[in-house]
Amino acid sequence: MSTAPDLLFRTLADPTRRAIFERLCREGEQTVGALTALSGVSQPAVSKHLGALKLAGLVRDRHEGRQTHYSAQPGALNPLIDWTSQMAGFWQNRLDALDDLLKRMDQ
Amino acid sequence: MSTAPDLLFRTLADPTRRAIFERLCREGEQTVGALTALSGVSQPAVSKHLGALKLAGLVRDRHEGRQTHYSAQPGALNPLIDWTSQMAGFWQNRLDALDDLLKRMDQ
DNA sequence: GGAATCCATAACCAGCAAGTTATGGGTTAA
DNA sequence: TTAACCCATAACTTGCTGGTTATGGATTCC
Repeated sequence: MSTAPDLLFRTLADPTRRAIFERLCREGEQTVGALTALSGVSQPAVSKHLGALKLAGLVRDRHEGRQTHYSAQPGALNPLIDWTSQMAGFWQNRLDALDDLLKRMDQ
Repeated sequence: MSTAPDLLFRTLADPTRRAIFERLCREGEQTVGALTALSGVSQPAVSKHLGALKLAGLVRDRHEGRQTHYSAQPGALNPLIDWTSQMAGFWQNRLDALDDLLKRMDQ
């Protein structure tokens, strides 16, 4: 089945990487330099994280001169939403089944 | 800030661990033995995963004689839902702001 | 009581992933 | 053209984590 959530979970599991993504969501497009400034890690580390985010489809990059602008791609979160609601759905189904059972026993 | 999503993402990032959780969501309560049977890894590995899931609040355990039954605790997914909709919200806000800007420019 | 079963923990191993420094390519500025 | 800047990649180190086997405690069955 869908291996999509796997990449998303793995990519978002790292705190510094998720922080970068959150920042892009909050504040919109940012250059690598700007992201590095507040990330607490070195510039190559940030570049690697951005590469991972891009691989997961979570960000887009746009080259402009010698700087690269990154922006969040929130549609990529959809598989996460799907997965979560699916889990919640299974839960609900079993609740419903239990409910049915109880009703039948009640008769 | 909420460190809740962090533990959730980290815990759900591992495929076998997430598979165990999915199975508990789908099929309800299961013993360690039953989970081990289809997990593809050893019983101690499953126990460790269940420990991690429990630590994250994703499962509950119930002891009955010599076996332990585990069940999903889907409410624990709420921080994940919150985080996701927050990200989507930021995105939407920036879209709205852009929309406003365009409208003002249009006048 | 003794054997078998279920599970958790301990101890250990190997691989990966996130960090670092070093470097280089491309771009702007002097 | 040279210098400075921005970013990406390479090479390397290290710590964590997911896996294993070994073991033991608790429980059930004979």
